[in-house]
Amino acid sequence: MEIRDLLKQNIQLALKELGVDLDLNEIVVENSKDPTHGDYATNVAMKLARVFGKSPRDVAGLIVDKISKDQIDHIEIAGPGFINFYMKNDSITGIVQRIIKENDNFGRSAKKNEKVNVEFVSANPTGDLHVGHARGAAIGDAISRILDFDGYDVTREYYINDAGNQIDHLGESLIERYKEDLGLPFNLPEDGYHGEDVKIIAKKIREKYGDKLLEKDNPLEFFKLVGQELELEKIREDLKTFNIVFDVFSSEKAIRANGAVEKEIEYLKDHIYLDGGAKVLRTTDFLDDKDRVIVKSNGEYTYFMPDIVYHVNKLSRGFDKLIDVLGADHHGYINRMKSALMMHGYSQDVLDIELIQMVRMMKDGKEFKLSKRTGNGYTLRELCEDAGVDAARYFFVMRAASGHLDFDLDLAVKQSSDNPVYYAQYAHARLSSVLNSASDIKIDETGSLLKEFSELELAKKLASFEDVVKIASKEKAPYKITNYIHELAEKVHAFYTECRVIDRDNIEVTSARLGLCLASKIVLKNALYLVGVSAPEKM
RNA sequence: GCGCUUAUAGCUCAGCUGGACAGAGCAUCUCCCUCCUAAGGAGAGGGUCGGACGUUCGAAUCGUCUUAAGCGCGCCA
Repeated sequence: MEIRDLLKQNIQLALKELGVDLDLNEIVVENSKDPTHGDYATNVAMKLARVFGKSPRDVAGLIVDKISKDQIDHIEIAGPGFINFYMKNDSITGIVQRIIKENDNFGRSAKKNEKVNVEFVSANPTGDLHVGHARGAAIGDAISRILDFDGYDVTREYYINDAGNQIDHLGESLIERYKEDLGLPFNLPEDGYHGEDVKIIAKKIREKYGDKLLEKDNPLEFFKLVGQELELEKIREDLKTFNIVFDVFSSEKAIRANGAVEKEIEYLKDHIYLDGGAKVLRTTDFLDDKDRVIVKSNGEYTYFMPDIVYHVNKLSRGFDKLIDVLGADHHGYINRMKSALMMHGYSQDVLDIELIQMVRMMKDGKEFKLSKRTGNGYTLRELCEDAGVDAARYFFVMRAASGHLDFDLDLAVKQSSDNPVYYAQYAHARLSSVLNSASDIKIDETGSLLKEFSELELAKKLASFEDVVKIASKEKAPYKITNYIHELAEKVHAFYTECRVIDRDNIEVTSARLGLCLASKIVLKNALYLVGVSAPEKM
């Protein structure tokens, strides 16, 4: 058990003796920021001052008298009524043994038997992924990894909008580019895709399927289908280089098949009214501030309609929870979709929409938007080439998703300490290097000889990993992990500088420190894994 | 006009759901390699937490008002 949980339990027991029942999660025990405040501290005495009708310091005194002092060296009452715990070294360094034993699984929670579907990226297969998609991809995948680590059963899903206008535009544009490639007169549609990438795809289609495609019965359908396949293949490849693999690709077309949309409309009929020939869903009965058209007066569906079907479809596949990672411009969409799901009797919490704010690409202190090569937007592929996958993924998740992100390309490329990715990876490489240099020395896994300040600080940081994972999971906040990685790397570097590990004249201390190195290396690696960043042995 | 989001050091951001002097990293300055990776460490300066009022023993954190910025408010997707 983690020390903080142990302290909480002890406090709970002490309070019980004093006649106060308090839930465990109401008891806050925090890592003291300041070493002069002990290792851990709690504010319960101040919280309960009124209940006891005494001053916070007096209440603290009562609690301290009753508390079990097993692993505690001594306790101080400080400031307005904080209780500061000074732990015995053993109770702090004992974590080393557990980490080494659990290894890759340290920090992982037991299976919860809850199925979560995380939908992200879901870009239309009409062009390359750009940096906006890339941030969504990095965050969506990191959330998936964190939830998985926290014991959820996670499915990563990509929704392909292959039935909408966008695909029509793609097909039309491809036909024109195909004509161009054949040397025929061509005329790009105004709302088509004018970029170079479409030209390339058209060329590919011609190479693969020949010059007679325009003579087909329905060339548009053919170009739509083949074009989309090729675009999707490209997207999949790009995501793979970005270290992201989806479990499921769902197609809008497939979901619309077999009258699923019509059935859904029938199901929702009590919530639908007609307005000038259009069918409108009364979402205002639930969370929305406005009713939404689902079938236009010309009989076509709005985007919203098949999307309802899609979300219901996801839930019908047995997921307990859906998470959508979407661009921040979708926030009007949240209450709309939740309302529709509530019409099915689901709780509004069954769907969790994580909004991702814009990314601004910065170079030389100035924003840039375009790719140098194609004249289109800057793509994920180029970003991977320019910044590297590790740096890109780290940068995308290191800020709260709800905030705008300035991606400093100069910094991401820089191989120095200013670059947070290298700072963390370097810590890992250093530990590896030490362990390699001392591979002949037996490692003491008990942690019992550790006593230096920087050793204890590092051990405490290691112990808090499990908690950090839980919080990051609960809040769907991968940036909590990168913050932790940075703090842990700091403690590692401080330990490395203060404590020489390998000392052949003192094998006992050496092997104890090697144990700490190994434990730190494991935790650093596990944490980096959660955000999809590699942990190099050498740099 | 209504709604959502954001506002913390010169810059980019944390702040553990109300606690002990507001923290990092860049940038600036000073020190530290006879020794496991100096891609590192130690230290200094820098803040009326956008503003005002309120709740509280206690507010960057909660509430109201206000200012500024971004986004959303289609029978678009």
